Amino acid sequence: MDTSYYHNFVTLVNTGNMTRAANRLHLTQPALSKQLRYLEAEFGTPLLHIRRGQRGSSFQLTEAGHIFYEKAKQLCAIEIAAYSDIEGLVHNAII
Amino acid sequence: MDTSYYHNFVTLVNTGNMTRAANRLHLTQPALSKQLRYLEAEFGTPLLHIRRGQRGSSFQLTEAGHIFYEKAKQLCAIEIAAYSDIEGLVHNAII
DNA sequence: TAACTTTACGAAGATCGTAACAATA
DNA sequence: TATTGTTACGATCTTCGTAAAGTTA
Repeated sequence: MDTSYYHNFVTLVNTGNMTRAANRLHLTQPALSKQLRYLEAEFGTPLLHIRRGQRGSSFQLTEAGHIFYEKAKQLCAIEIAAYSDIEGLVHNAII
Repeated sequence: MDTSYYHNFVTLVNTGNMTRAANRLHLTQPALSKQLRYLEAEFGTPLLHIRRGQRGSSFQLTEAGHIFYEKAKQLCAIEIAAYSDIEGLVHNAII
């Protein structure tokens, strides 16, 4: 599992719309949609209930989706901390 | 970055030897070696100092390596929790 | 029917394993 | 020189984007 999938899911939930999320992530909708379907297959359960219509679309997090969303945020935070902590170390060493 | 890279780095450090770690992970040494080099390139600094010789090899974690090791363990723990929490949810729903 | 998601499929890129090479106590 | 790690390179697999089809208020 690529960590970008966690990050992209968080962005998707925060954005509330797959098309706009894909634009923000510099991805196409099909790519992001496939990532979501991959996650749901990997975890064995739906994460979102998506409703489409003429006036736009919306979705609700399933119970599993809520859990995954929280875990994904934690995982992304740790990865970001890894980068920044190590970068801070390297930077200080140079000075 | 695939989360398996974090997991494999943790196993590498815990094993203390690239060949044995690769065997445990059902990977070849070259594949694991490339993963380490990828991580070092990605984070911009060496993570291990490896010493080779006739009687085997050993390595020391660099300072950045120590930080990465701790973060990698945390990240893996969160991913494992995501799987188990969601699986527990699905399992309970079935009952 | 408008707005959006999903599926199909070909192409580009990533990553593995095998084999050969390099390094060091 | 024995025991590792590293490079080179071809093959396989993955995942993206484009285009077409499907879905629903």
